[in-house]
Amino acid sequence: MRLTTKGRYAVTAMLDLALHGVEHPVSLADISGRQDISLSYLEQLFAKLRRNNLVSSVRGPGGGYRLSRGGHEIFVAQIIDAVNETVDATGCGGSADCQQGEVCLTHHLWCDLSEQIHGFLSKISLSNLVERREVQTISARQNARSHSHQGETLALTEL
Amino acid sequence: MRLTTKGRYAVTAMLDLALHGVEHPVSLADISGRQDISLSYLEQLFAKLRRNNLVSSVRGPGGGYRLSRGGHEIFVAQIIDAVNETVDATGCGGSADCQQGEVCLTHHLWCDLSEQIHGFLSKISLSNLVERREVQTISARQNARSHSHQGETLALTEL
DNA sequence: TTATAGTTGATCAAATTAGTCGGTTATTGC
DNA sequence: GCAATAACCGACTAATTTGATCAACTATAA
Repeated sequence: MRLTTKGRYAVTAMLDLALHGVEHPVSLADISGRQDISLSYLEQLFAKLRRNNLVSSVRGPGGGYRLSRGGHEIFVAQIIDAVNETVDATGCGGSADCQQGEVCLTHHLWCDLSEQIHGFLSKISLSNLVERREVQTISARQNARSHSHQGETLALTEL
Repeated sequence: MRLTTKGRYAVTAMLDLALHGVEHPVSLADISGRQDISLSYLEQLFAKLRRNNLVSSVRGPGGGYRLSRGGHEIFVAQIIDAVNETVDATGCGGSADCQQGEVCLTHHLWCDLSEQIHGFLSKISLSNLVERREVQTISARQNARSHSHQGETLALTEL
């Protein structure tokens, strides 16, 4: 079981897409600016998201990424699976040969836990997240921030 | 959120204690033999388990470790917390300053997930595990194996 | 007094994570 | 056609974590 910045970044970036990519594709540079994730790192993550058919890309100026289907059809578990390979909590990857070809003492416990986590994250879609009030609030804050950043050069020349 | 061999080893070792340490303390060498965990590594893990008051130790010959309290009062979540520092799924460790002092877009999602995992593992005690049929079966297999390896010095003291 | 077994600390190889860099391809608008 | 844009790709790196080893020490039972 791995849940690190990698998976968190991926979900955050996908949520950013769901919030801003309704009409036109969103560039990784935009996501990078809003979510404070390194552009090069985003490229790596989106390569995997693309291979897993979660996003589609548009090249050239004005291009970027968009969700490959509606936000209500994309679930957090799928995003984490895409970048993390697995959300499995067992050591044997479910193959039940943890101790010299046989199951170890705690194998079933980790199976149950994996099922629990996966069940939880499989029920949460991007649309579910978008609808949440906190997400709306934070997103509004981020938009304000990125706008004020763009105007920063202007503000300086005014002084 | 980290759940790796470390946490799994710790829970497995504690379950071994619950199974074998009812009457007399169990040495790490015994656990190492039964569960295929390196002795030196077990020492590290048990140092943490001891600091967290999950086990008590008895030095000298015939010594070893025993559970610090009944198996029904020790929960899987406590064991993993003890060796892994945290079962938290957020990047900020719950302090809600993930993005330049403010909460990031997915903060609440990771909070919910943490709660979910912790809730699940907090309800499972060592006694719960001991009672499970698969655990009984696997334990019996392990005893058979270690007896055939070591002879029957243990069998006499157990009678 | 000797063997046992916990205790501590230093160290280490391998793996993984997070991130960088440089270059390439495709596409758009001028 | 050409320049700007932005996806795409692969190699590479630094830092961290994991899993493990080793050596030295202390307490204790027989």
